[in-house]
Amino acid sequence: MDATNSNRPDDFIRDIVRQDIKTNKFGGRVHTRFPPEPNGYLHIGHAKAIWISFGIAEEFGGLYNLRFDDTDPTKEEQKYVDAIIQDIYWLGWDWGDRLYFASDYFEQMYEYAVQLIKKGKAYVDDLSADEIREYRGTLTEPGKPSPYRDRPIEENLDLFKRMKAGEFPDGSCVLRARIDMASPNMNMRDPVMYRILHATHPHTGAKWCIYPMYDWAHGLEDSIEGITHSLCSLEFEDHRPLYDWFLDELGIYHPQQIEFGRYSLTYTVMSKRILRPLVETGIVSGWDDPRMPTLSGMRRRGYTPEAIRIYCESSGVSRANTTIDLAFLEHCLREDLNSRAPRIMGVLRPLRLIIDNYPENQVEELDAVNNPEDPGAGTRKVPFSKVLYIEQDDFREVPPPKYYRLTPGREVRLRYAYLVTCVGVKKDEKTGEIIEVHCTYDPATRGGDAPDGRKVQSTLHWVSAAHALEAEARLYDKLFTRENPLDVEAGADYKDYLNPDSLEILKSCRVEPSLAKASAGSLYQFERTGYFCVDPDTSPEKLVFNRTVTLRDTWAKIQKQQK
RNA sequence: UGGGGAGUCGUCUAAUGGUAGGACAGCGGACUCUGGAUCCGUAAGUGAAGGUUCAACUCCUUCCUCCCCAGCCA
Repeated sequence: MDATNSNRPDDFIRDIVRQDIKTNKFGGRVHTRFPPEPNGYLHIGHAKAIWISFGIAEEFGGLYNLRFDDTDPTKEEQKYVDAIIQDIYWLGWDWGDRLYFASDYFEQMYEYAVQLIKKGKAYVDDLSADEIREYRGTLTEPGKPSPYRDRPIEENLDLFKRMKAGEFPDGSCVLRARIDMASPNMNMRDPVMYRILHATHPHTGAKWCIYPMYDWAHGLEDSIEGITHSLCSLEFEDHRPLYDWFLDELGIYHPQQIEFGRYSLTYTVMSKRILRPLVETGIVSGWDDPRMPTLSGMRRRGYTPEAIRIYCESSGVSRANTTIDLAFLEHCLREDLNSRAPRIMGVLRPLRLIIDNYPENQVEELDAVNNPEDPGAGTRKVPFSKVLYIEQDDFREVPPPKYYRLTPGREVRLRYAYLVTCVGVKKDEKTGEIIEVHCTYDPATRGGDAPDGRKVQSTLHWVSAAHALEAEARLYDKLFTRENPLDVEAGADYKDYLNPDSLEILKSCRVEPSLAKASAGSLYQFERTGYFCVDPDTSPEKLVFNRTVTLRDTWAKIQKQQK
């Protein structure tokens, strides 16, 4: 069976869920969650994780929650909450009224912690952070118990209450689970449950000064919300015994944690550690720079939610950490854009073409197809006249092998217009640069077909000089030159692998007049060159386009081979 | 050198003891008013060695490689 392109994805998680439904494990329910920490922007890796959790719930007729895992006020901000909501909503998910905040459960978590203390399963530790680290041991040596580990329960209760009351400064003490300092799993060596942080929290303000750690909080959040399958990435596998331990000790509802492999993409990095300096040093224009792997960047670039969904569905789920080829993402993008993007003609690097035998002041309105993949998209009129612009690349005075565009003496088609034959060029006397191409046209070929049935080798796009709109095009390429920018050679830095050509700005493009009212976010295929979308920087005076992705370019491939 | 994971064409992913298949990328071709799209063809893989079996990607043993864990981050 072809699982890759199937409309019904299948993977080990879906197998488990299917089995759980069959055995009535959670009363037949499926309820998942996506738990972002609001400390940064979402990227394409998150989109995949969201697709896994939300998609599975959706497929099995279950529910999914959006929950902010906001347990560290020193890193979290409201602006991230807002941006994350916007991004996930843009992706097309609708969590209904199930928007939750872990911080709304702090009171309940506190009560649970008290229960654990009363069971003798948690204690307040006065050791400093450094001391705790020393006492924890190493990967090969067991840890040793803190001198405060056997504090009487009453004392722990009192101390914990006073921690909450704000009697102690940051870092003075913590609440720890009392498990096993000799466990080969470092996570089980009396993990910290609460630390003191006198900080303002974006959601709870100054209400709390003790904040729960991830391991303590996460299972409780899942339990409180009645999550059935708590899906997360592989690095949390070591934490599952702890997840289970807390829930079992408390004797409360126990969701099942399942881990999947992490996803990365070639030629990009997802890590904030790398991305942040790019933003801060101005190497990119912001978190929404169209070269960024952030969802806001991809949105500005012209990626569609549908393309991202195709990518998620088609790239599979497994327990292996994988690196997906950027070309595959782009393939999914083109697949979506090809079917939906209206075609227009736009010339990126204009070269004047003059039709010597065309009447001086004549203008014809020619019919052009809006989208050959979608007959319902109809046609439009495009003005044609004596002076046109064509692409510089579409003319060669001396053609290289296999070049079959315009060259002296050759006849080509101007798309939807006429067959024209090159009869000469005009060069700048000083530089020798070609500044004009002269052609003659065959009036009998109006619309682009010759009555005698003769064929031409190529069809060029064009715009009428007098009617064209000026536009700026921002051409994007991969941000890094290496498949894995983090795989740095000795003495090198990921910054050495930044692609110097990741952005090229063309300021004097010419596009057909039908684009006059194009609004920000609109997507087009510039025939023969690529998919473009209107950037928010666009204005009535100047259209600004982002190149989303090029068309597959066989000629570029041939040229590459010839070198 | 403690613990936990993962190894199938270059990449992603199927085959759950019975012909190692698909997708992307590559290569070649057909078609075309986008060198687009579409279609066809082609090369390429089970980390290694043993063992069990009529039969092993699948089960067993040993080994190798890669990833994660020593935050009062998530």
